[in-house]
Amino acid sequence: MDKTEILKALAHPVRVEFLEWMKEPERHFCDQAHPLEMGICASQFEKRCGLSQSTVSAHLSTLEKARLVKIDRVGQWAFYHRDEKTIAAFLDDLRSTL
Amino acid sequence: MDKTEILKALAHPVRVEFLEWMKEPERHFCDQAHPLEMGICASQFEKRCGLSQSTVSAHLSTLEKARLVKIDRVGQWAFYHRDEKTIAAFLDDLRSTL
DNA sequence: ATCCAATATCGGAGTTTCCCGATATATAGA
DNA sequence: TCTATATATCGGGAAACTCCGATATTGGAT
Repeated sequence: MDKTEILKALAHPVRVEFLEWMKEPERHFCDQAHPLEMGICASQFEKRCGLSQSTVSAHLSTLEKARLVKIDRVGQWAFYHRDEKTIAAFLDDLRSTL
Repeated sequence: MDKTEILKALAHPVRVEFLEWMKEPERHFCDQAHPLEMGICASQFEKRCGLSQSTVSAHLSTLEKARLVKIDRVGQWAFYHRDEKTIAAFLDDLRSTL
């Protein structure tokens, strides 16, 4: 759990927004073809944030490197979901050290 | 309380370190000439982080713009201390939204 | 094999951040 | 007034970040 890397990952509002969207998938991604239990497809974020496909892919990659999300690759899709363990550990650490 | 601005301010380890140091002044700034209750002099950070005076001043300014610290100017000195209200509000917000 | 769809990666332009030394400002003291 | 100290601000170079379109890769379908 690299606190600095996580804080840098959170230093862009789009990435924070992605994490918040993933907290309530049924609310933000109700039109996804695949079941939400599998995670959220990369293209779903693209549709909602107005950024290009490559930019969205880079943001998701940043979140993954910080271990804030996990990826399940199924076929040609990448399903993203929050890594609640890292997020909780980070929040606990921040609360106690900051 | 601008969450994005705060997260950007926290996205540099030196600034996080400054905040953590200020949490325990008697531990980290025991050699300060002025009473610690007044806050921490800018030069105290300079001594401990190995960065130049202007760089330290800029980091402290970033923390202040994000309202994570407050400044008391007395004579030629600037005494910094944590703004616990903003910090607590930020942590609460982060815990509930992230 | 070929085509299409989803995602990742590359290359580059523009912006922001980070750091420094130099200079400005403001106060204190002789 | 002159000097020393503390901090802020300026200017610029280097590095990192952000974004895009183009291209590569991967897997599914025909």
